[in-house]
Amino acid sequence: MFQLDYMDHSPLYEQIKEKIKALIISGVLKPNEKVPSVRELAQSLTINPNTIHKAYKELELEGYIYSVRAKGSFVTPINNKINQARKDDLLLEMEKLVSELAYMNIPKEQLISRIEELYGRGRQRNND
Amino acid sequence: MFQLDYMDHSPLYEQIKEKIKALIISGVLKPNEKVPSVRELAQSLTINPNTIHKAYKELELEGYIYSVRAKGSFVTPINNKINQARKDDLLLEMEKLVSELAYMNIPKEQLISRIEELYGRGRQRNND
DNA sequence: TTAACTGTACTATATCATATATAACAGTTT
DNA sequence: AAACTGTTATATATGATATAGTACAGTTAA
Repeated sequence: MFQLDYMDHSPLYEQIKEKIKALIISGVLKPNEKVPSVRELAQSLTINPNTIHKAYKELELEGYIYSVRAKGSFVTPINNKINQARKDDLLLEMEKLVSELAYMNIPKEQLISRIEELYGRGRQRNND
Repeated sequence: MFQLDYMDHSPLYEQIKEKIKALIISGVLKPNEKVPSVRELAQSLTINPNTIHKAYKELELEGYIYSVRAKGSFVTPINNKINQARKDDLLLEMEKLVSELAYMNIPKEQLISRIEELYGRGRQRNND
């Protein structure tokens, strides 16, 4: 499914979170699709199942997946209403980033055209 | 100068980095202006000088301040050429953020208008 | 010159986060 | 029944974080 980057010094469970999140955002993992089981992913990455579980638990808290006991974990269908706190966090984080990029004299046109591109990609969005 | 947020669970030295960086980016701290000494800031925040030093050391690595032995630490004047790696990091981080916001159906116009505002603020930038 | 200030560099210690190993429980599926 | 799910728990090891304390080297002002 993906590999861990051993040059990355962030915690394993954080890396796993980011990888799964990226697969969801990019549309590789579809809404309600099953993600690998805790033990299966642990085995394929050669790490401890508890570490996978920690990553999944946080992904669930942030609204990216939902887990059903004895069944598995699945991609949460998008819903505009939930997770307002998460949205606020992301927007705040983006404001800090943009302030920093502005401070470094990165032309704002560069940022805006990049945004247009990124929004252009996955236009087929739904609200299940 | 500023206070630490004890609801924030990130390491103290990270918080200090963020606070100082914010003061520099917002223009409160001007180029070549002195930042508090290691011991002075440690005392005013009631934390260990070693922790301040770690924060300053990283701020120096990232190019925000420079330290002169026996004199103090000072805000680095902006230079478009240095710190290309840092810029690349920030741009990559922004792309991840924007992808996530797009996935959450945040209208891109909202992001763009926010960027315009943030760029509008500190237009008086120089290249010393 | 002295005293007080700077950044920097150590050692030692305590605590918490991270990751592992291992085991078990409860429910589902075939 | 067997094999799979998520979940929970204990124990253990390691590294990051933070503190306390001391010291060195250079600067600045009295």
